[in-house]
Amino acid sequence: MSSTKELTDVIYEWSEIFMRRSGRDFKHCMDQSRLSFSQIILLMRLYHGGRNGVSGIGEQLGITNAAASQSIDRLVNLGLIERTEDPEDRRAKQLVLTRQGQALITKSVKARGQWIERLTKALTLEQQNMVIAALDLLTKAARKMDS
Amino acid sequence: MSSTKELTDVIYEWSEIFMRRSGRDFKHCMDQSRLSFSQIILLMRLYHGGRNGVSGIGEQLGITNAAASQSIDRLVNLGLIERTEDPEDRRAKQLVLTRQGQALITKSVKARGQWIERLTKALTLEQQNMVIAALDLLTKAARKMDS
DNA sequence: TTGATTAGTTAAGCGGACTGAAGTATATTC
DNA sequence: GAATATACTTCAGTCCGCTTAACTAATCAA
Repeated sequence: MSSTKELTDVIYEWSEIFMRRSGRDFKHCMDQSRLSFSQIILLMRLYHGGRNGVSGIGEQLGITNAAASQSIDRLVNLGLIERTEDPEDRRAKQLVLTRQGQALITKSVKARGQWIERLTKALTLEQQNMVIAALDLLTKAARKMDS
Repeated sequence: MSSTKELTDVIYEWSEIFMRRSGRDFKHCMDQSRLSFSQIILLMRLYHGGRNGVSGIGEQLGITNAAASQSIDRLVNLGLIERTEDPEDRRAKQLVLTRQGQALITKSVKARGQWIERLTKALTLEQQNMVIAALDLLTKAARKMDS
């Protein structure tokens, strides 16, 4: 089986569909929460527990400290982030999502999940099991690759 | 097999990983192209051949005609969109991606594809075939659902 | 303890993305 | 053919996100 060719094609088509869907999902999330793209990205970084200082965030997002500080300030005022002084180093701030901030991200993850779930449920049981197995494999591969 | 429970869990985890990846991809695309999120969304709409007039775009994006017109204007000046008069109705404009505009979108789709491809290539051949089959099923299901 | 470094904030200013309102040109309707 | 509707553009004004530069406060190193 010329598996390589097929693999590339199938993945390309899936990517195209998923890319489009991602765009819609993000847009929807932005409209609902009245947040900008970069604010959502910022929340997602915190959600996944990256470096949690102001400059750490800025660095990850490719913006200056000043920009990060201002953006964070808005999110704090919206009650989505908690900003406390780091007891170990009183210059630094510790940034954590509030319950509300976490809810916002999980909600959009769930919304996307529901879309895939709807797709999957349209399949036969056998096919469903294959999809589950495949996504599980991909998830594990992605985790391994990121770490 | 309590397939429903597993399905939801597996999909949720996959969504989380993919959501995060999507964010990064979009960010990367924005940084590279120096475009905003909404400009990329606009290009993607055209790429997938939705309604291609100014007000159609605005409606799909949930913004006013004025905003759509201005945004399109910038993209035309950047050489990413071609805006011509509709011969059928001279009030209307026909909007089409230029070669450069298309390239921009396909490039980001490909970038995402390469990520999945890398994930997949880390699997055994048997597993790869399963992933191909599963993504193919999902792609078809998504196409059916959208239409 | 003084000087340099690091973490973060604040201020001024720029451009992008949006809105509502007004304007132009074409189509439709009666 | 006059009134109305439609497709789009332009304008004035607002907010957001970014930048650089100047600042405060805490830490580190000699």
